[in-house]
Amino acid sequence: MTEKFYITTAIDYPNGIPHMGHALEKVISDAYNRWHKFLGFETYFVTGTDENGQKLLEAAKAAGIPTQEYVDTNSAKFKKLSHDLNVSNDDFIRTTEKRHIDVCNELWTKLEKKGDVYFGVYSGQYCLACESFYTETQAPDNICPAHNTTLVKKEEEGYFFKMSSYQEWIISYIKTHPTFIVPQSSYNEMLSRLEGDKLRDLPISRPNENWGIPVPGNPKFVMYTWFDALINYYAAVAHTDKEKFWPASMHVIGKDITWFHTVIWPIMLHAADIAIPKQVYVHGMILAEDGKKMSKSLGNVVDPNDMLAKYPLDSFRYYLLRAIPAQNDGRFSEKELIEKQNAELGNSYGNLIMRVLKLYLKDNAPTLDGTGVTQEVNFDDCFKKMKEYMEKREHNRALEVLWEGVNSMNQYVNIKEPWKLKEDKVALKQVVYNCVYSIHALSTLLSPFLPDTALKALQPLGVQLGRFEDVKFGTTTYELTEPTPLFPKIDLPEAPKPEPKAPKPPKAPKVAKPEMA
RNA sequence: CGCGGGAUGGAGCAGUCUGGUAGCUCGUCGGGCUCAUAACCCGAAGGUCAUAGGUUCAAAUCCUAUUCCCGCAACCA
Repeated sequence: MTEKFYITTAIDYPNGIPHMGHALEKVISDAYNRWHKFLGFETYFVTGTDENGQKLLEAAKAAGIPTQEYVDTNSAKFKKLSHDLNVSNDDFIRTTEKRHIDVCNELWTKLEKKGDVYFGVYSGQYCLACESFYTETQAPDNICPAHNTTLVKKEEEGYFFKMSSYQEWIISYIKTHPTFIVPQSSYNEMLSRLEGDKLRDLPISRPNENWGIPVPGNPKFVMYTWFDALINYYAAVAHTDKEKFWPASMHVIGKDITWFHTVIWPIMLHAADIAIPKQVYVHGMILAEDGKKMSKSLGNVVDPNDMLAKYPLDSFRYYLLRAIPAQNDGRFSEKELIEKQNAELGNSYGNLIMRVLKLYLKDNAPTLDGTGVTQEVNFDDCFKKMKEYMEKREHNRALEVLWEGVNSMNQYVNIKEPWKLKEDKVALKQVVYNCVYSIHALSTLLSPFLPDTALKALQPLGVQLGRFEDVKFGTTTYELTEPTPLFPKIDLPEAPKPEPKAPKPPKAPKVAKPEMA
């Protein structure tokens, strides 16, 4: 029996165009999905859109478009982003689909029968402008944080989820599953919040305004969108031949929805006697280059589609996976993207392929077999370390380790000086075979992260992409062909350089001369 | 005292849990090589590890206090 791996991204709220955070989340999830497939897992990968929110109704109205049409158009944009990013999702679920609604109804009914969903009256402080309630912690002075107006007391009927009865359970669950929430900082935060505050029952319905999933048996209400949205992960596989993938192995989400995924969602499932997902991995936020959050009002938003239009896909993917810390926030810098692509993808990795192949093809037959060659390089350890980092959800470190391998090969070439071995075919083959093998191995290890690049890199070696275990030293025969640069250099945009770089000041002699007047 | 994250050579980061010569990438400077995408390799300069106290034989790391930045509450992962 092959091990299963089911991974999901958060489903996106299609009330605008996709931004950088969406791109990051897709690419990270894709890398983990491909990695597990690479390791031999049977994988399943779902992403989608969250389409039932009240805000979508308003956004559509504002745009003067029928809600369904508005949602369809925007959902398609998210779908397209995944496609453009070469994301390997198996399914794309939309919460307006019947299969989702059916499972939501089923779950709701089950919880209601059990008494965990009940009808009651919500009483709280309400902002007329926002049309929403605020808790004491959100608005300690009884002033709406958004509109700066005084909140009024309001009572509203609706349905509640009895979360309060599961506080002990969720605390003990988290404590007994130390890798349920990754990274550690998120784990600690959730646990301390749970141990510090009392859980309240949650309002889970809104008045029905003709948009959303009607509450079973009471169509005057619809489910609060976050309640139905979470269910998508389960709905995507429930009652199908994919059900064997449940529980999910890894939910990939952003910081802001950690509470929903690590507290509310497990409680919902537990209450309904459904297995709990194995892990919630919280990625950091992509901040703008100035270190602040990207936001439309600040005007520092970078559109992922622009990046895809400007740069090679894999350069963009590499940047997101390598330069944005896996366990922390990172800032997005186009300059750094270019530098990483030039230095690491182009100079170190791409150029390694060029220098080795061109050298050999210059005056040798293209067939390179491994007979009589001694293995001098080996990437088993590299693979092992990458595996460890991926298990810890530190994909940026995994890539770092891979590049240590790349760098070691450039060193190897410099030390062996194969260009001096033109006359000694045996010695030349010895060096070049080791190098070609290394390109084979390294590119194979790269394939879950940059699938296109790996394919292109292996092409001039005349071998297929396979699993790492299948990359055998000595027995593989390579049919070399002329390589083309994988990552042509990108010029840095004419940075408004601090021009006063006028006549370089005369180098002061290292050993300072006695003070000259 | 709302909660949380952060402050480390010019830039971006690791190291902090489990104290013990401060590390990586880029940039800068010098050298080497010439197979290669003016690429590659070696070496060097550059840091009072935010500040002030404390614990210790020893603190970036542990404790206390302070300052500054950022996120969580309106578009927004």
